[in-house]
Amino acid sequence: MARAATITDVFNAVAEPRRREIIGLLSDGREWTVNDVVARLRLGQPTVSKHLGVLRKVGVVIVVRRGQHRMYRLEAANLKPIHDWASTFERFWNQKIDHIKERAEQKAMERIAKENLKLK
Amino acid sequence: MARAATITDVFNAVAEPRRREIIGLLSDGREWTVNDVVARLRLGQPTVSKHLGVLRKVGVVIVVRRGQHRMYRLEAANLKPIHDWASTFERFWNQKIDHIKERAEQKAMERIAKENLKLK
DNA sequence: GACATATATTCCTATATAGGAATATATCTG
DNA sequence: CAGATATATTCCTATATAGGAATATATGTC
Repeated sequence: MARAATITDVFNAVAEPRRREIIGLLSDGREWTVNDVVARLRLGQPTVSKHLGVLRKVGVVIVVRRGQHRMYRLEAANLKPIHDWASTFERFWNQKIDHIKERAEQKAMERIAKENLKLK
Repeated sequence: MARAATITDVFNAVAEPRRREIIGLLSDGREWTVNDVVARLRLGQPTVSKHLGVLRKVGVVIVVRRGQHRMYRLEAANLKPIHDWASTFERFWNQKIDHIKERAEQKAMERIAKENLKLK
C-alpha cells in the first residue's frame, strides 16, 4: 500500500523539503505571490504553483485572488497536528535535560564537599 | 527532483502513517521485538522489519540484539527537529487563542455593564 | 546435526510524485 | 482587440517506495 497522499496528509505534504522552504518564506505572515516565491527559490513557476497547490489542499496556505495575482498566505494553524504529535515526545528530551541538570548539581555538591574538607 | 530519502530525512521517515503507528507503540518506553509489533499492527513481518529499518537509519529507534531477538527502543530525541520546526509556528495558534480569550473577556465585560445598568 | 523460531534481505510490482516543457486560462494595458 | 503578464494545468519521465512472496541468516532447542 502506498502512503497517505500528500494532498490529504499534512505530515506527507510537509515531508517535501521545498514545501518546508515555501512555508518558511510565508511564515513572515505576509501575502506572497507565486512569482515572489519563484524569485526566492530556484524552482520553476509551474513547480511552485504545484507545491502551493498541495499546501493549499492540506490547508496550510490559503489563497485569495487579487486581479491578475493570487496572494498566498500561511494558515499555520493547520500545522498544529504536527506540533501536537511531536509534543507527545517532549518528555523524552526534557528528561535528558533533567539528567544533565542533575549531574551538574551533583558535581557542584561534590565541589562544595571538597572545599569543606579543605577548610577542616 | 525527488524528495529527500526516507532514510535520511526524519520528516519523510515519519510521513508514512504506519511508521507513526510503530513510533506510537514504542513510545511506552519499553523494548519491542519485531514480532511484538507484527502482532499489534496488521502488517507482515518483512514490512515491519523494513519500517523499523527506516526508523533506525534516521535514528528514531535503536536496536540491540538479545539472542534470537532484536529489541527495538524509541530514541525520541531524534524527533526533536520536527518538534522544533513545528514550534516556530506556535505563535500563530497561540495568537488565535489570545483572540478567543480577548473576545470572551469582552463579552464578560459587556454582561457586567448590562447588569450594572439594571441595578441603576 | 535436524528442526524451529526470529529477523533481514532480495526480487518484484504497483503507485505516487517531483519537475520540466508546453500549453491553457485569466487578467491587465494600451 | 492585441499583446503582456501571472498563474494553473496537462503531459511526460525518472525515481522512490510500500508491500508481498520467497529466501537467506542467525540463533535456539532437542
